[in-house]
Amino acid sequence: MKRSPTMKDVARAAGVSVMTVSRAFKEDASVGKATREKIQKTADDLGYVFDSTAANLRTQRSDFIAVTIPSLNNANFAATVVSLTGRLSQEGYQVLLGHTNYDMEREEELIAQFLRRRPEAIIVTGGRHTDRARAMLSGAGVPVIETWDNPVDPIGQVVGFSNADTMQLLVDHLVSQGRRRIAFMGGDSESDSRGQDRRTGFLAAMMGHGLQAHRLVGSGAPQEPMRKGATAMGELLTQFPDTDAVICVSDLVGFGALSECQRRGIKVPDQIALAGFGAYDISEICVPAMTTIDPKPMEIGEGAADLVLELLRSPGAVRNRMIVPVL
Amino acid sequence: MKRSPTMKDVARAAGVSVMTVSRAFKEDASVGKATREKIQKTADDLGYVFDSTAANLRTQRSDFIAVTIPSLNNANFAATVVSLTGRLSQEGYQVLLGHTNYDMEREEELIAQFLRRRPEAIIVTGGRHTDRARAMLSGAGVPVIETWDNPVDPIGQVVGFSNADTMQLLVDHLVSQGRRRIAFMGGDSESDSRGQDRRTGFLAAMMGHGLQAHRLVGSGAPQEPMRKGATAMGELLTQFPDTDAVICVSDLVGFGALSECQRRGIKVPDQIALAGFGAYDISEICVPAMTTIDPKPMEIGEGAADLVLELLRSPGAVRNRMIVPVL
DNA sequence: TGCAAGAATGGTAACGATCACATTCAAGGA
DNA sequence: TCCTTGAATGTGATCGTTACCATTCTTGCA
Repeated sequence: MKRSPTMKDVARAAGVSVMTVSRAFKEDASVGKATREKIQKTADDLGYVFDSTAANLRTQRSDFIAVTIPSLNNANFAATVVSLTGRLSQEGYQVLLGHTNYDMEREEELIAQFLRRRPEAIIVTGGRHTDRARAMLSGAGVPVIETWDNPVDPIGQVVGFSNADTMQLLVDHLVSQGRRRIAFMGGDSESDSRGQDRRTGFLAAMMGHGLQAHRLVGSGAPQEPMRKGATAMGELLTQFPDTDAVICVSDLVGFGALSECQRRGIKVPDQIALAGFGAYDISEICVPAMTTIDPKPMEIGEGAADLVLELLRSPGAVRNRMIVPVL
Repeated sequence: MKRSPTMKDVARAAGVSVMTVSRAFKEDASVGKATREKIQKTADDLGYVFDSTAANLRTQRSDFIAVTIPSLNNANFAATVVSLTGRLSQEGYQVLLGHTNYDMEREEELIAQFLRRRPEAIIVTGGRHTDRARAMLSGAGVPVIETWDNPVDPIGQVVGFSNADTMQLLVDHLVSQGRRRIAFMGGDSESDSRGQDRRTGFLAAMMGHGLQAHRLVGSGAPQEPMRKGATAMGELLTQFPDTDAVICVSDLVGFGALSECQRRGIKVPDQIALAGFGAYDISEICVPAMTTIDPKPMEIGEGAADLVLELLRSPGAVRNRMIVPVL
């Protein structure tokens, strides 16, 4: 396999200097029209492909924005990444995406790897990080944005919301519908801090209403939420048969719970009301539709992208962006 | 903001040459134990972060593997990427992921951008590409792998399966259960060639059984499949009320259809049987569970990763890998 | 004791682009 | 006519790392 052609080769073939070739590839550079056209043609003929690596080294700009999310297999994180990528790629940035599998150690590794690529900003899913990860992010010398959460001690900027607070909306809603014996499903997984926050928020909201909040069942790690929701619903029915409403850590867990009710002939919402979190498509389509909270994942993505772009333009700017999830 | 330290700074601070610092960061290089430790410590103190960009330029290896998928918001493509990434990151490669939104033009752009980063291999979702995209891939000088499909005219290697053939399994299954008036939902979207292939496969399979295959309803573009499945089910019931089974282009469309049946009080599977494609979690959890085809997305990812690694070791090897989806 | 062999380290050039600073040349105004 | 001005192009240095080759220092064995 022969070496791929460089600007030097193009320059020689086109009878100009390397610098002129370089300029011919920049939109706004001053190059004669005829010269530029000849260079374009020569480049095409030779099969020349611009080498970003070299350009990045020289210009000290990578055009990379590093992004980490807990899981690729999650429609909401995916939606955030999609809107984020849309905005940033329009501005000429390349998103470097990694997923942590809800593992802080893995996140740390990923961040270390990403930093070696000299990204111009880093967007992580907020919440908790290892000490070393925090240190790396703080010391990176580029904008750091935490999303999907409202961290107690933010590293840089935040585009997110309080997962705990959203539960107030759901509890209020259920209480207004006459439900009192409300259970919470999920939020027990060490690795999903946002789920834990929702559970905490549930407890606080129940307390605010003067209601007992002892009806708690775990649904385990965030993988296979539907299956785990179904299992958890079985446990819930055994442990707390008098439950009249269940708030689930996510719609997917909630759908699993719904399916279990259907299998057992339990009428939803007559006997038990179900609510979820995330406004996944399924919560709207399933029968009956499920009450849920919309965390507006696209807005998180757009907000984070806008914030990055702003920070890259004027590094001083400090502007957090809180998303207000809706019922 | 001050310039971040380089090997030169570390070398000066540690009282050694740059070359020794470079070696200290390579596992297998010959550096004295004490020297290496001192360098590590100095680097940590200075907050030195290795710069891959420079290393990549010098070594002419990027450690990037470019991957494009149609959509991030799809559990199956995501699963492929997850298993792919797992394997490749173990071997020290970085996955450069991009999504095309089922748009060939966007795919072409993405490929062009990726090639500028000098990836060591490219993994795309198979099927159709623009002419320019094909040309870029062929001329890239690195392994090219098409996945999730069985292209008529492959560019490089293939790790996939025939979407059309899988429909034979479903039709056989439904026919063996006594269904004859079988409809197909979806596969009408220009942008989803795999869906089109399934529809084609359905037609062929029906013909093989001597059955009429005129019961076809579209479900539109692959976005919001559940909602579209629900709508399409409504149309199907109006146009072909005697239908006794529906094969849906995906489980998600299928679930939308199921939900519409539930809303209308149609008994599934007594009145109408539903089948999908993709073995999404929902097909197992929903009530009743849905017959589906498992395209084994993780195996596609692993297969593609293994193939890449093999091709990078011995560029001559030609070994396609067909996945056999199961009912 | 002497010397070969290997381990440890250093110096220099290069990877492929761009920046900063010439240089050339044509056009227009005094 | 001469000089200013700006567009078009070229030259050399440089970004941060590693390949290649040279050199120094140990160490072991004849």
